[in-house]
Amino acid sequence: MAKSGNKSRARTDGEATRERIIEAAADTLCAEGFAGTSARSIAAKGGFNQALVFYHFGSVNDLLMAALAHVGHVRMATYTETVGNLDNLSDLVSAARSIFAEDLDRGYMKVLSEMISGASTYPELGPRIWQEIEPWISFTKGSISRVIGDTALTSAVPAGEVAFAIVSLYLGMELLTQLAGQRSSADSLFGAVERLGSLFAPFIQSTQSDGKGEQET
Amino acid sequence: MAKSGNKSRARTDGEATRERIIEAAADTLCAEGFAGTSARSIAAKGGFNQALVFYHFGSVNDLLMAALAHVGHVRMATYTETVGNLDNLSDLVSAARSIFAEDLDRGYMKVLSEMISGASTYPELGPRIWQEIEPWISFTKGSISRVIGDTALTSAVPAGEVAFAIVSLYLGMELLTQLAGQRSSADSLFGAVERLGSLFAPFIQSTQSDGKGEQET
DNA sequence: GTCTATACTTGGATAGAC
DNA sequence: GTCTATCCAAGTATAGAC
Repeated sequence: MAKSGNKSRARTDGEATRERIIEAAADTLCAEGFAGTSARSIAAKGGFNQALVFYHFGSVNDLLMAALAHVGHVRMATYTETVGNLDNLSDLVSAARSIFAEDLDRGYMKVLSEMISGASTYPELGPRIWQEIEPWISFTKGSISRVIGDTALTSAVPAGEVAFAIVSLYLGMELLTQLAGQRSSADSLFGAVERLGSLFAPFIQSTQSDGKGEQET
Repeated sequence: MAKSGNKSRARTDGEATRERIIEAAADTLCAEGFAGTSARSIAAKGGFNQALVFYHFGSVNDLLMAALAHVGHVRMATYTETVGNLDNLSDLVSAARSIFAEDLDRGYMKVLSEMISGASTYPELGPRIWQEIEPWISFTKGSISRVIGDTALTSAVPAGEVAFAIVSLYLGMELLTQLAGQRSSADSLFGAVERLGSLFAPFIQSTQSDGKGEQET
C-alpha cells in the first residue's frame, strides 16, 4: 500500500514509467515529427525527467524503436481481430477503410512514417524498422489471398506484389493527407475501391467458390 | 570589385553559387535525411561556407524549399516530355516505370519524402510543400484521363482519385524501397500493372476510340 | 559575395544526490 | 528508480574582415 518500499510495487512503478515514456515518445513523434523529437521534448510532453529516457532505454533512438514496436503490436491486435477472418472483398475493403481512418486519427501511421524518414538520418534504424513492417506485408498478403483466392487476377498480379503496393499506398496516403490537412481524398478513394470491388466481386466469388487452382503464368 | 571587377561576372558567380548550394542541399537531404540536414552538413557536402546558406536563402528551411522546387521543375520537364503525349495505357505504364526508376536512383522522390516528413516538425512548410505536389496530382490526373478516357472504370473511380492514389503509391514505394534496400519489389509491381493493363487494354481502347468528352462525377 | 569568428540555443549523455 | 546538475557536441544565425 501507499508509496512505501514494497518490492512488487517498485517493479510495477518501473514498468508503468516505461509505458508512460513509450506513450509520450509516440505522441511526440506524431506532434513534432522525427526531427523535433528529442529526449527533452518527449520528457516535456510526458511530464517526467529527461534522464529517464537514457536510464530506461539507453538512447533516444532505442526508445523510438520501442515506441514503434509497441504501436505495431497494438495495431496488429486490432487488425487481426477485425479483418483477420473476413473472407469476401467488400467486407475487407470497408473494414480496411474504417481502420485506416482510425490509424490516421490516432497517428499510428505517422509514428511509422516518421521513423522511416528518421532511418535516412540514422541508417542503423533501417533494418530494425523493416522488421516491424514485414509482418504487415505478410498479413496483408494473407488477407488478399484469402479473399481474392486463385483467380485470373492473382496470376497476373501475385498477392505479394499487391500487398507491397497496398502497404506502400497506406504509407503514401498518410504522408499526403497529413500534408493536405484533409483526409477526404483518402477516404473517398476507399469508396472508389469499394465500387471497383463490387464490379469484380461476382467474378471473384464465382471463380473462388469453384474452390480450385487456376494456372500460374 | 573582386577578381575581375566585372559586374555581370559578379552576378553570374552569385547565381552559380546559389545553384551549387541548391544542389548540395538536395544531395544532403537524400544522403542524410531531413533530421541530418543542417547548414553545416550541406556546406560540408558542397564545399562552401556555412554562412552562405543564410546569406543567399535566409534560413535552412527556405533553402530546402528552394531545392524542392528546383527538383520539381527538373522532373516536371522530364515527365512532360516523356509521358505528356502518350495516349495508350501500356506505353504510359512502361514510361512511368522507367522514370520512376530514375526518380529512385537520383533521389528525386527522396527529396520530396524527406521534406514532407520535415513538415511535421516545421508546420509552416506544409502548405508550401503541398503547393509543389499539387501540379503532380493534376499532371497525373491529366495523363490518366487522356489514356483511360471515358470508360466504365472512370465512372466507378474518378481520375482525380486515381491520381491521388498513384502519387501516394509513388511516395509510399519510395519510402519502402529505401528502407528495404531493394527496389525489385517496386519494379516488379510495375510489371504486374503492365500485365493488368494488357488484360484491360482491349476494353479500354474500344470504349475510348468511340470517342468523346469527359464527364466529372 | 565569401570567409572567419563568435554569440546563443538545443540536444545527447553521464555523474551523483536523493 | 528518479531528479538535479553538468559536460560536450552540434546547430542557427549574425557581425565584421577581406
